[in-house]
Amino acid sequence: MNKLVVIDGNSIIYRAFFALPPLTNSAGLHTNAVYGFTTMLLRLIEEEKPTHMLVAFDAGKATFRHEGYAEYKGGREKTPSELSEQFPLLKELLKAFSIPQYEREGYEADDIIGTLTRMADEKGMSVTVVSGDKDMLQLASEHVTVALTRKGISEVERFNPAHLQEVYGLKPMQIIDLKGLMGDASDNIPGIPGVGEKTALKLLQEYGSVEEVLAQADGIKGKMGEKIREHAEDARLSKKLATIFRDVPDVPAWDELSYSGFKGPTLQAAFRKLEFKSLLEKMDFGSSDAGGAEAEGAAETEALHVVTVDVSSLGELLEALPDIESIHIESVGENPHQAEVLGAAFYLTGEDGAGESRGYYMPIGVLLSEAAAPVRDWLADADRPKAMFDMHKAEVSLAWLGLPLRGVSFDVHLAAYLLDPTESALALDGLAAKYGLPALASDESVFGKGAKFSVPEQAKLAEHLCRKARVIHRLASLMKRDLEQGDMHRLYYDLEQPLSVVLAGMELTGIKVNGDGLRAYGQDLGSKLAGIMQSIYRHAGMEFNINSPRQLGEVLFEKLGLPVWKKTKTGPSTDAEVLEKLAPYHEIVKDILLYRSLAKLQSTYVEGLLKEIHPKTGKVHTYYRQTIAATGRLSSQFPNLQNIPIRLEEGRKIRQVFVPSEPGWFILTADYSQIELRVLAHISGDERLKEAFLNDMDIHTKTAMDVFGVTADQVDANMRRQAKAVNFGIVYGISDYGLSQNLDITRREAAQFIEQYFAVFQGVRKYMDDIVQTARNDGYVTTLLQRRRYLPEITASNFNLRSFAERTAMNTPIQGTAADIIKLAMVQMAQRLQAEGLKSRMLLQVHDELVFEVPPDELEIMKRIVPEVMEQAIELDVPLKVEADYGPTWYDAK
DNA sequence: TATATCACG
DNA sequence: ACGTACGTGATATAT
Repeated sequence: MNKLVVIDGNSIIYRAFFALPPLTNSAGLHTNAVYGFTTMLLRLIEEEKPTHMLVAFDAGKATFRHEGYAEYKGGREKTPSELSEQFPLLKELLKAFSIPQYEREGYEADDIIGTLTRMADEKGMSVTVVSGDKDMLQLASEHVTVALTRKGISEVERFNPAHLQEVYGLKPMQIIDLKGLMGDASDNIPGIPGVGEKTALKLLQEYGSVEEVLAQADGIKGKMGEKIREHAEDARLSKKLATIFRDVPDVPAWDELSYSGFKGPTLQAAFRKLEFKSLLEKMDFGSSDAGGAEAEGAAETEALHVVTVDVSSLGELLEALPDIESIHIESVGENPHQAEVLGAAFYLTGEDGAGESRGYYMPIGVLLSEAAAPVRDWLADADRPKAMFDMHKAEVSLAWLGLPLRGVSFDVHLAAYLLDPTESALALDGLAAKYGLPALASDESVFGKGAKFSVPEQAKLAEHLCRKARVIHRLASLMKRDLEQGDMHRLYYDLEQPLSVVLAGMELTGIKVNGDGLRAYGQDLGSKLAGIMQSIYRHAGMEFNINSPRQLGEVLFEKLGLPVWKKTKTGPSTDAEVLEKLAPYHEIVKDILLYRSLAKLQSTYVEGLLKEIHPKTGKVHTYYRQTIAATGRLSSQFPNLQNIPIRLEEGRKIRQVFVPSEPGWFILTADYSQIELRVLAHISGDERLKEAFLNDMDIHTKTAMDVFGVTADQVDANMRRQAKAVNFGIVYGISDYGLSQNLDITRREAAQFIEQYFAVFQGVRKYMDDIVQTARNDGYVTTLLQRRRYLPEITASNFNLRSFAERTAMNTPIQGTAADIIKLAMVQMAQRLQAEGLKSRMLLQVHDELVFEVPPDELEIMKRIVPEVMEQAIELDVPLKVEADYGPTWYDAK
C-alpha cells in the first residue's frame, strides 16, 4: 500500500521555531527549529511508514497571488535571523534523511501540496499532509488526511472530511469560504470586518458559501448585513486568495518521491554536525561505521576488556604500565581538598588500535598498598606521559593522600574549556557526544545525584571509569587537532597546562588564617549586630527577620509606607542602591544598611571562613577553577579568596587574620596598576591613551583633562570621579544607560560624556567598532594570546541579546588579555622561585594581584623580582606597572 | 532549587 | 523603541 507524506516545510519550521526554546551549536548557529523539525520527521517516519515523501517550500518573494493583490502577506514581521539561518541547515538535514524536497519560483508550498494531492486523488493514492496552517484543511478528501500541528509541534490532529465535519461542521472546500468571510490577519487577507470565526461558521451553516451569503445579503439584518454588503468585494477577493492553486506545472513525478528510509551513518553524521546530542544518544545508531572525519574509533565495538586490579594481581597492570596512554582519577565531592578518591583507571590501546584495548581499574586502597609502589612511581614520573581529564583536581585530591602526580601530557577538560570557554557541560559524556565518539554513560546515570548519589558496586564502577579513560584517550587526539586549528596550542601547552600545576601547588600550600583573631572579630560583630537589630525592631514597631527581603519589604513599604523605588521579579527591591535612596525618609534605613553590611561580614567572612580552616594545617586551601570564567579569568571556591573585603574599613579588617604560616615571615602583595586600560591602550593602539601610560600619568585625571578640555590643576575630585566611571564603562563595553546609572546622571549627559571621550580617544572608538565587526564576521573574539570566546548572539535580532554580545565583544579581549598576562606572570614566577631556590611561596591570585609569603631574609629580593617578573611577563606597546607592598598580615600589605 | 543580595576585580 | 554596564562565589530565604 503506497503512502505519501507531504510536509509544508515553511509552516513546520516556523512552528518549531516558536515552539522550542533557543538552542545553538558551538559555532553559534541556532538549531532549535531544525531540531523540532527533526523530531517531527522521526516520529512521522515511525508512525506513517511512508513509501513516498516530500517537503515543499515557498520560493521567491512574489507569487501569483501578489498579482491580484499586492498587499498579500503584507505587514508581516521579517523572519528573525535566528530562524532564517536555519533554512540551509534544514535543507542539508533533509538530504541526510534522503527526503526529496521541492520548491518552485512563484508558488507557495500550499500550491505544490495542493497539486500533488489532486494528482493523488485522481490516482486514488493515500496522502498525509503535514502543516500548521488551517488553510490546508481544504485539501482533505477520501484519500487525503491533513495533519495539523497542535500545541507547538509535539502533537498533530488528523483531519479527514468526517472529522472536519465533526469539528467545524464544514466540508473541505468550505474552508475557503470560511477564510473568505473571516480573513486572515497573518496573510493580510481582509475578509469582512467584524466577522470572526464564530460568525463565519454561523453564516456558512445557513448559506453554505461566500457566493450564497453575498447573494442573500439583502436579507441579512442589522450591522452585520450592512458590513457584508459593504465588503462583498473583499470577501470575494479573500476567498480567491485563500484558494489553494492545484495546478502547479512540473511537480515531481510519483516515482521521484519514493522513500526507502534514511542511512543511519549519514543521518548520524548530520546530527553530530548539528550537535543534537540527545538524539544521537536516543537514536542508537548502533556500532556500524558512522563515517565522517570526526568518527575516529567509532567503528570500534563498544566492548572493553576491563580488569579490576587488587593487591595479589598487580602483574598484568605493571606489565602494561609503559604502554598506558590515558588514566582517570575518580573522586567524590566538589572540593578536591576534601574529596574522597575512589580509584584510578588506566587505559591501554592495543597495537592495532582495536582488538587489544584494555582498561585496568585500581581501587584507592590497592593504590595505597605497598605492592602498588611501582604504580605510584609511574604516576609521579614526569617522563611517563598520561592524558587525563581535570589534572588539577586529580593532583590536589591525590596530594592529600601523599600521592604526587606528574607527567600529565594532555588534559581534555582544560582543552575543552579553551575550545569553548562558555560551554558549561564539560563532562566526558557530553564531550564524547560532541566529538561523535561512542556514547559514554553520564556520571549521573552511574552515581545518581543529590540524595540518591551512591557509589555503585565495584564491577560497574570499574567498567565506567575504564570507559572514561578510553574516551579521554580518543578525545585527546581530536582536541589537539582542534587546538592547533584554533591557533591555541601554545596557549594550551605554554600557559594553561603549566599553570594548572602552579595552581595546585598554591592551593596545597594554602594561606594561614588566625582562627582566634577571627572568632574575636566575630564576637565584636555579634554584639554590634545585636544592638542594631534592637534599634531596627524599635523603629519598625515589631520583630521580623531582617535577612528576609520579603519580610523587610513588608515592613518598609507597607508598615512604614516608604516609596517603592524599583522592583524585582518577586516584589519591591530592598537592595543597597534602593536603601540609599530611602535613607532620608526614615531612620530605620541606615540601620538596615549597617545591619546588612555587618551581617554579610559575619556570615560569609567570619563564620564561612572559620568553617574552611583546615583542622590539620590551620590554613584555608582555596580551589582555583581554571575552566569557569568565559573571559579566561580564574575563579576561586571553598572559600572564595578573591572577594575578601577591602573597600570599607570595617570589612578590610578581615584581612588582618590572613597571616604568614611561619613566624617572622611577611605577606607581600603585588598588583598591576590599571592593567585593563593598559591592555586597551595596546590592543586599540590609541595614541593618546598610549602616551598617557608611557608618561606614567594618573589615567583618570588624564581622561578628565582630555574629556573636559582642562589642565591638570583644573581637574577637581568630581571630574576625576566621573572620568574614572567613564574609563570603567569603556572597559565594560560602554552604554549611555549603564554610565548614567553609575554616575546618577541622565542618559543624555552620559551619552555626551561618551561622545566627548570618543572624540578624544579615536583609536579606542575604532577598536570598539572593529571588534564588534570582527565578532560578527568570525563569530568569536580573541585575546592577545589567542584565547577565544564565541558570541553567537552577536547576530541576534533581539536587541538585548545582541547588545549584550556587543558589549561582551568589547570587554572580553580586554579582561581576557589581562587574565592571560597575570597567568603568564604566575607561571614565570613559579619557575623563578624554584630557579633561585627561594623559600618564599606564591599563595593567592586576585585577578590583578599576587600574594606571597616571604621570609625576612628574602624580603629584599622578592620586592625586586616580583614586580620585575610581573612587569616583564609580556611586552606591550605600553609599560606594565606593578605596585608591591608587604606587612605582617594581608591587611598591612597595602 | 531558585532568588535576592552583596563581597571582590 | 528596545533597556544594561564586564567577570565571579557565598549566603540566607522561600519554594
